[in-house]
Amino acid sequence: MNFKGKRQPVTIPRAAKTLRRTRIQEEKEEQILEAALDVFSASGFRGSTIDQIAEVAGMSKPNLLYYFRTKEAMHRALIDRVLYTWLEPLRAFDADGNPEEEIRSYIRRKLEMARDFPRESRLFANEVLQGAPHIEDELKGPLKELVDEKAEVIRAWTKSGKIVKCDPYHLIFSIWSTTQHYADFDVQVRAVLGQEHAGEGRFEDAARFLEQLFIGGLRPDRSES
Amino acid sequence: MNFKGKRQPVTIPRAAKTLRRTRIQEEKEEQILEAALDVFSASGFRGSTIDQIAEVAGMSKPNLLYYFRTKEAMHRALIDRVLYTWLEPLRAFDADGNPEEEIRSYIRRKLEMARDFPRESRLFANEVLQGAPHIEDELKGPLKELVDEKAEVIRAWTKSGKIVKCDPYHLIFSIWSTTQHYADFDVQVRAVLGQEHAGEGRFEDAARFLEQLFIGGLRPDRSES
DNA sequence: TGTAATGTTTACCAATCGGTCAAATTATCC
DNA sequence: GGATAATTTGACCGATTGGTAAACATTACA
Repeated sequence: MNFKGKRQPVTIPRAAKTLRRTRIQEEKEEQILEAALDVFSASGFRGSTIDQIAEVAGMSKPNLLYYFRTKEAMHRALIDRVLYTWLEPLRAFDADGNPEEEIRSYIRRKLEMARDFPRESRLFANEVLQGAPHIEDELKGPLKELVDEKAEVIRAWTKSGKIVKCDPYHLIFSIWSTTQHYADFDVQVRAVLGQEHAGEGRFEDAARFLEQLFIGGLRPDRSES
Repeated sequence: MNFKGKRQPVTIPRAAKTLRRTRIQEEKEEQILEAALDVFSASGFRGSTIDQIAEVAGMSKPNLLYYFRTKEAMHRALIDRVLYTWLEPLRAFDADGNPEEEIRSYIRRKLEMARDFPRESRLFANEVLQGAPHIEDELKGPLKELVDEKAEVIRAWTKSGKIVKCDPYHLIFSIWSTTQHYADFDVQVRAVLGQEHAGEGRFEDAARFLEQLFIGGLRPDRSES
């Protein structure tokens, strides 16, 4: 009989994928991560408390800590789950497609994500804004590699004259920032637009403006065409 | 003799402008706000502690609380001090100027601020990102009024055909987001650009790209000119 | 149906939080 | 130089923080 220490939480098996997880584990972890997304995205890591998350999740704090042993573990699980989805639009960027259409649909997809998944956007915004202490590796690794790859695609387009000659990295940054702005700075956008534009129509207006801006701004030079 | 309560902190007279402040008050409050900017901009309001600020400021916590009676008071003083400066570039937007040149210099000024005052940018970004609980009034009041005014200027430009017909509010949002991105998401920008572009040259590259994007994107339609 | 594993809860811990207090120190002004 | 006001500090407070211990309840499975 081994009485050393307390019973191990079930999240330990998570690492060893072969051990199967119970139905309750699936449900509760889902519940917790959903609540954690709510809280972390609204207050950042340091500003969030386990008690808040527990309350939103509708369970006791020790129960929550049974599934995720630390606050960091919860945050990490959340980041891991969300990061892949979040980069999906950029991954869909197609080298063989029509540049104008690719950029247009990338903008549209990013705007849809800002509208439909603002919490995910704010989760990353909070993290990056505060120095990305927990996702530095992801930024310098997978993210950079993906961007490098797509930047090469854009560079090829500029060289063949399909779009105007420009820095592909800053082009990507500008699409990120303009679209995510509508999730991350939502309250400011609402405040400035006022009640008369409070509806979801602002996303349509934003899409129209941004497509105009980027398509117009990237169209090959008149002098060369 | 009046022994009721402790002696009042000197920051009380701050409200009544007629009572003059001592040299020490000026210096210490400056020191504190400088430290507070460091800490608040890096961790947001909830994520920051008075102890952190006191340590950065190089004084004891009670001493700090002698000048600002609460954490909120410090944050408020900081917001008040920074907000005016922060909106200066937009205020400089001139209705009588040349549209192309006005937009170009607005972008440049905003980029310079992102480069030279990133903490101020992050202070607001943190605040807005977390729902703007402390600056809601400023957003709905002074900010909205200023933007409304400048949006009217831009609208006049679109109507007279000096720039392409577009939504002036979303134009302003897009300039804000693209420029502030280089302050707020600095670590991400650095991570993606990699060490080879780690120098301050990225601001020059960004300026070049953004001017190209906005000037190109806003140039009046070929079909109409 | 019994029992072992899994899941949940109450009570608690040390550390840190924002903030106070009174005493000690320093600056100011007559 | 002495009185007075302004400044600074160490000790402390109750509340909240992340996290633990162990008893208790439930579930899964033989």
